Amino acid sequence: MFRQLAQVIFNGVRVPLKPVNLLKPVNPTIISTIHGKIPGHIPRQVGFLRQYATATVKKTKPIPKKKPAVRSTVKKVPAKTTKTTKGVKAKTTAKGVKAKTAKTTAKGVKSIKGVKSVKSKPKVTVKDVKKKKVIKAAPKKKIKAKVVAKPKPKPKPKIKKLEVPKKPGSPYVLYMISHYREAKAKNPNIKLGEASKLGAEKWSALSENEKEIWNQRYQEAKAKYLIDFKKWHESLTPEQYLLENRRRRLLSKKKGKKVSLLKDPKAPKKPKSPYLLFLTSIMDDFRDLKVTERSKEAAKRWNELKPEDKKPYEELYLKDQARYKAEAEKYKKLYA
DNA sequence: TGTTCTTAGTCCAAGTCCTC
DNA sequence: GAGGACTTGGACTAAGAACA
Repeated sequence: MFRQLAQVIFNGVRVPLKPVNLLKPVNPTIISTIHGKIPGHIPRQVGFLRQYATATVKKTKPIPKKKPAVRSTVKKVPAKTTKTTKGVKAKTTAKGVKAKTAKTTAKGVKSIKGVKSVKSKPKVTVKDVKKKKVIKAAPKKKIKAKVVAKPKPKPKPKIKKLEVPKKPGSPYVLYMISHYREAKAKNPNIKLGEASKLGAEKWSALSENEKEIWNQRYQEAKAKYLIDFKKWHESLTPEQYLLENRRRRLLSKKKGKKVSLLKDPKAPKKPKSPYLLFLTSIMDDFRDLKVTERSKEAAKRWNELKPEDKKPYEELYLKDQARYKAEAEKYKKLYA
């Protein structure tokens, strides 16, 4: 980012920009909270991502561990391929539970069948045969159910994180980067914390005109970022938005914290509901009220409306909905 | 993890519709 | 069915950079 910024500056490209009041008063509570909370937020995020990554890996490991009940048969079956052992396991356990003699052969299905045929030879009465059938049939069913319940190897598609263009740092951040490099050139042993303190002192000592230079640099970097960001959005397909948002939702769940979704600027704007249309129309009446009070009052008014009074908003909504459907169709066709 | 300040994003509060 | 989008603006908070 700094290189990009440096390029913009050294190429002498200047964009006419609005002056910004840098001496705007800042809420002291914000400063106090920021001072205490900013350090380490980036590492924390990185740390989380690491945890997330390891968590996904861990999930794949326990699957083979969930087979303790068939240990003996597994050991006996040549463990060259897992697929074949699984198949054999199912059959050996199904028939091998009762016929413990099958253990001696330990070759799998064929050997167990042989055991079965040997057992059938000494049959004398029909009753005995029936009893045996009944006894044999019961465990078969149970084991079959177990086999069905066994975890199937689920493909775990890993959603790649989209590389989002990085936002430029604030004028202060740009100044600090420059200051840090200068300080490092003068004193290679200087620590970041020390350089930051010195930089902050120097920053506060800067005149308004000097700060304005940094502000202009920021505006230039920001302008470039906005162009890059727009190009980046234009290069994305709806599927990429879908995948990225899936990944972000997953991240939200893991993190237990809301992660904003990626919005497609090319996608058609969703229709406003009748209530939202009403809310927009009456907002001017509540300019003096607080946001929360305004919402409550608007909801109260909406609920007090008669069905015939709600009709105009509902009609507007239907029109907007038709617009949305038409635009959505066009949008889909564009990427079909 | 340490330091700094600014900017941009999120939250609140309501009800309804839409998407996943 | 859960949760996001939509509206509003003030209050609050996270992210942005440097790197050992």
